[in-house]
Amino acid sequence: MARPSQKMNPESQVRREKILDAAEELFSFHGYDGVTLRQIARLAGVDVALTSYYFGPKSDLFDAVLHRRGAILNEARLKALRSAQEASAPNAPDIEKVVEAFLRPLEIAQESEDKGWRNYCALIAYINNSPLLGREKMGKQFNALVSEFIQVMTDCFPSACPQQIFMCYQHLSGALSLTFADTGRLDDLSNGLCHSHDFKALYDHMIPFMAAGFRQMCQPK
Amino acid sequence: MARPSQKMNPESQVRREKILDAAEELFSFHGYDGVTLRQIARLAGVDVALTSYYFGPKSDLFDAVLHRRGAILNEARLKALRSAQEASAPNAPDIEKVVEAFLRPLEIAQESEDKGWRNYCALIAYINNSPLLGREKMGKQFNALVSEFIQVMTDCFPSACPQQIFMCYQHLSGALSLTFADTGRLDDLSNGLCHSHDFKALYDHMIPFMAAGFRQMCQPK
DNA sequence: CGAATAATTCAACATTCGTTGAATTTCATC
DNA sequence: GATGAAATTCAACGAATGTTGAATTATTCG
Repeated sequence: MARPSQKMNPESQVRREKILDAAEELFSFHGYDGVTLRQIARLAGVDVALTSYYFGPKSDLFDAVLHRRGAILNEARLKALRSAQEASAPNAPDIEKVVEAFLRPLEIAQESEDKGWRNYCALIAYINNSPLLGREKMGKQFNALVSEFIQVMTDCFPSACPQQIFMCYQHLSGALSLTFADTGRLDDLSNGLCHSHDFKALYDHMIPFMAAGFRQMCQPK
Repeated sequence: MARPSQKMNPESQVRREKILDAAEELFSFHGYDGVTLRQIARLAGVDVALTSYYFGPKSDLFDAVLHRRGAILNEARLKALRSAQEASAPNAPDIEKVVEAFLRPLEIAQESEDKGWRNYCALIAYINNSPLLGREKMGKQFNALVSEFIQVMTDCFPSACPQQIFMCYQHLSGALSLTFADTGRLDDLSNGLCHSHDFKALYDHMIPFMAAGFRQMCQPK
């Protein structure tokens, strides 16, 4: 019933990660309620009881999945933001550079060889669009980072009214989520011309697309 | 076990709709697996067995929820598209008008007094971002309509390469989904300055925002 | 009214769920 | 090699799941 987190048998540490990987994959496809602890344990190759032993109740396992990569991403994205700021100091950076700092670390994650990143991102898409989970889980994990970005975006458009910035960000966040989800729907609609797993193409497209939207709504005419 | 659809007792017809309303509301909040038939029956005020009697298995009830309002929306949006085309004939309409025809019927639905429309839209957001359901369910319900829109968008930018149009549409679809979801997260990020249930403000913002994105990516410089 | 059909209720089914306490094995340290 | 703690397995719990067949009530129609 204990829940060790440090000083673990290295083989146990591996098992812990396998449980997180399995949970991440299954949750991202079927949502929280669509997955059973027994499915997770089977995919991870461990006994069911081990999931409770390491992570406690199912809800805590879910949160552990979110936190594992969320912390890493927040650090990378904040670093990218600071770099963009420094590159243009003392002026505010171009909005393209800010959007790029916001998005590019995510592209890198999704293009990574570790397929877990793609599952994690799909899970974020599911949560961000959930009326039940979106507000709380996204807030806890990303509010600090997002507020930093919105502050810099505000610096880019000193005369814009704040509501414009917030709504622009909302649209950016929504488009990003659908890229995260990677449902294959883009493949169908385009008859195979585009692919929802071609992350590089989608991010390359999203950055100038979103920057133009920001300018349209926040730039004095 | 029969599943009547016409020639029903009018009171039974009411009960049928109540089941659909309850299912719509609960599915939109908790997803497909997060809802039990017993919860739906309780909220609808009917016996559990009635859900199976009218709709068959749970998965068919889910599909019935999707189809009920989907058919209505498709008709309204196609009509709006044709109006935009006629208003500018023989030229292609402005991209703003096309985006507006795509979105405005949804705003009307979400602002409707029938709260069921908001639940339905939130359900669509959930499905659109689901790696499991997005491709099939969204395709079956909306592919015909979306293809019409993309055709007209292509007419707006005769020299654009098709991939640009498809990716622009994908971003529009993603942003729209997050507006559908109405999670309240926008309220938090903006410290109460904006509200995710202020649909009019969000659609008014989204239309020029997206139009600018389309122009940026599809318009010859 | 009476017979046939539709609508609804009731009870139960086999499964599966998350969780836990006890039993067992593994491992590090003396 | 014995001792104690950590790690893992096993078995089982009560509760809840979707679905169905039989029983009951309501409605329609001759």
